Amino acid sequence: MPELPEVEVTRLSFADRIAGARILEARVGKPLRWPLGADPMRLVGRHVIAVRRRGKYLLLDLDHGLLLVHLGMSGSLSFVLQPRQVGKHDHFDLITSQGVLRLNDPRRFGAVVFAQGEADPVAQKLLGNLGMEPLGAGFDPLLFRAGLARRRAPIKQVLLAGDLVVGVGNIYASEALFWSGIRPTTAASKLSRPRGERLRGAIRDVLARAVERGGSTLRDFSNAHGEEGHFQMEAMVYGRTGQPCKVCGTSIRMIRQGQRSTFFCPACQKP
DNA sequence: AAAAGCCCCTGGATGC
DNA sequence: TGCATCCAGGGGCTTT
Repeated sequence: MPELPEVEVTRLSFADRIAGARILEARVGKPLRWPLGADPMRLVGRHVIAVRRRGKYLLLDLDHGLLLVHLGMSGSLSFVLQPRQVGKHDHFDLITSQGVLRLNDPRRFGAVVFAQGEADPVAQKLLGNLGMEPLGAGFDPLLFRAGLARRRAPIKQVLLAGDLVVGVGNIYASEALFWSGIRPTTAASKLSRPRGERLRGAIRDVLARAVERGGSTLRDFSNAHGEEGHFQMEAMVYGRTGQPCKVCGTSIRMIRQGQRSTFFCPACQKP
């Protein structure tokens, strides 16, 4: 579910309220993608200093150590003073002096992992190969161009791989390619310099806009207050198979790339 | 090195 | 409270 905008919206929705909280208890439910990697008892008494984001990971900085949280395909976090009964898909609770952070994740592709710090091999394994952050100053044109040049795979799949630029998932890859007029099947290495730059700009614009709109809620995403996102209403191609392109009226097409659906306008997006 | 497939898991929608 | 099939926001691992 969650791509960069949904993760960032989640972060913004509880970071200030959990900052400074003392951990009273950690509860682990059914197995997630990876084990916590520490006895939950060891977290008790530590404080949550801040919540950062790297790609689609949330990083909860503790005084001594950090928790890496990934939402997988179906995960969402809530942060409330008085949580409900533990539900069928509530698989992690961080009970703090300022509220309970709860991970609900039906498919359990998500994870909460403890690491000593970002340099800890446990963290490096997850974060070490991540590409550039698309929002902010680090999204370098030259590095982006160089990264495209060395990949012969279809541009859509290069974006999804996350080792060149992070945070672009299945929705926003299709959307960014629409806005830059690029066919998703085009080999990354074949993109001209101006088209690459247009794509870089479109990635930034689409992701930033999606954050403003609270992310996309397709089925079960909501931020830590339980509020849904609205960007899906603005999708130009994602999920619009057979519907007319909002720009030219041509029927939107869906294809499969690497076991994922890709949507594009055959008229607006050139090979 | 890079690319392509497979797989983890649950649930909702659709078709018969 | 029918049953089979397909699909879903991710990404690590294995094989070419």
